[in-house]
Amino acid sequence: MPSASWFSRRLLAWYREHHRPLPWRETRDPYRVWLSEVILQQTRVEQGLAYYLRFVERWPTVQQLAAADEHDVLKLWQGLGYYSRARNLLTAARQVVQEHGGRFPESHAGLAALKGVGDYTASAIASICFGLPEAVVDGNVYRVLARFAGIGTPIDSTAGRRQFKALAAELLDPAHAGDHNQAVMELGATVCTPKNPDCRHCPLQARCAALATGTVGQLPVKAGKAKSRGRYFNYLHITDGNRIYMRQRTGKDIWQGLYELPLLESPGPLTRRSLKAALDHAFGSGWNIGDEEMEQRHVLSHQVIHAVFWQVEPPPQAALPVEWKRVGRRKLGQLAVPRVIERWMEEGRWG
DNA sequence: AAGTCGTGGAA
DNA sequence: TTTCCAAGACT
Repeated sequence: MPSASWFSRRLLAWYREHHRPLPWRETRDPYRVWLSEVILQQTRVEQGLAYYLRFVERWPTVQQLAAADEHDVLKLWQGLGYYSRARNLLTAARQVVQEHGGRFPESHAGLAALKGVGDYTASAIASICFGLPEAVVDGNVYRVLARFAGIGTPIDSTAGRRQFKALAAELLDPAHAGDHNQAVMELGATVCTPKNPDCRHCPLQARCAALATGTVGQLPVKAGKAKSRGRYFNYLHITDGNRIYMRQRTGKDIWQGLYELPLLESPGPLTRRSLKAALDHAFGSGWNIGDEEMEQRHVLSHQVIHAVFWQVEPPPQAALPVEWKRVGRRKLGQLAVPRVIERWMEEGRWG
C-alpha cells in the first residue's frame, strides 16, 4: 500500500509552488466555492471562469441568487451546457435560504442533500470551506490514483468507484483536506494529463507504479463508451412582420427550458419536398418552403444533431401550435437558447 | 445500473 | 475527421 504521508507531503509541496491563482481559491465562502464547483462539473477551468465571475457579480450572495428568476439564471448559464445544473443551482440556493436560514450546511450529508450537489461537490465544499476530512474523487483523481497506484479496475464500474474512493480517503491528509484535494485535481489537470502527461515534472514520479511499469498510457481503464444516436432537427424560420416564432423546450429531452425555433424532428434528413409534405400534413396544407438558410452538425454527449434551418411560410389559415410564440427582435436576445440557435442567430444577425 | 444531460478544446 | 474527455449528478 502506498505511503499516505509521502503522497500528501510531496503533493502539497508541489501545489504550493505550482497552483494557478483562481478567484474561488481566494475565499472560503461556501457560496462561492459551491458556485465554482457546480460550474466546473464536467467543465474546464478556462471555460467556466468567465461564467463564475458573471454569476458572482450578478448574484453576490446566496440570498440574492435564491430570489432570482429561473430564466435569468438559465440566460446567464447560456452556452455552458448541462442546463440542469443551472436549474438545480437555483433550487439549492432556495434550499439554503429556506431550510438553513441562508447558511450552507457544514456537513457532507447536509451539503449532499442540496439539489445538484453529489458526493464530489459535497466533499469539495466540506473540505475546502469547513476543513472536514472528506476526499474528493473526480476525473482527475481517478487518473492520478490509477496511475500512481497502478490500478486497472475500470473507473466507470461500481467496484472501481468504491475502490478509488477508498484509496483517496486513505491518501488524504486530514489536516489539510481542502488543499490536498485541490492539489490532486490540479496535478491531474496540469501534469498527470490524459494525453502526454509530464511525468518528468511530477512530484510523485519516484513512487508512481504506472511510470515504473511503463503503463501510464494505459491507465486509467474505462469499461464502456455509450453510443451516440443521430437526430434530425428541421428548424422553421417563420416570421410575422417584425416578429419571429419561437418555442420553449419542455419535457425530458435535451435543452430543457431553453428556447428554439419551431421544430420538426424527422427520422432522417428531409428534402424540400418531404418537409412541405410533413408540414402540410401536420399543420394544414399550403406551406411555402423558402431557402434552406443553414445546416449544422451539433455534437452532444450522446447525440449528434443534424440541424437544418428552413425559411418557411405557413398558409394563412394554418393552425399553428399554441406553444409557438411570436417574439420581437428586441426580446429575442433575452431568451436563453442552445448553441445551435445562437449560431443561427449570429449568422443572420438576429438577436 | 446504465443512460442521459452540452460544449469546446486538444491531439 | 474522429476521438477523447473535462473540478458529475440525476434518474
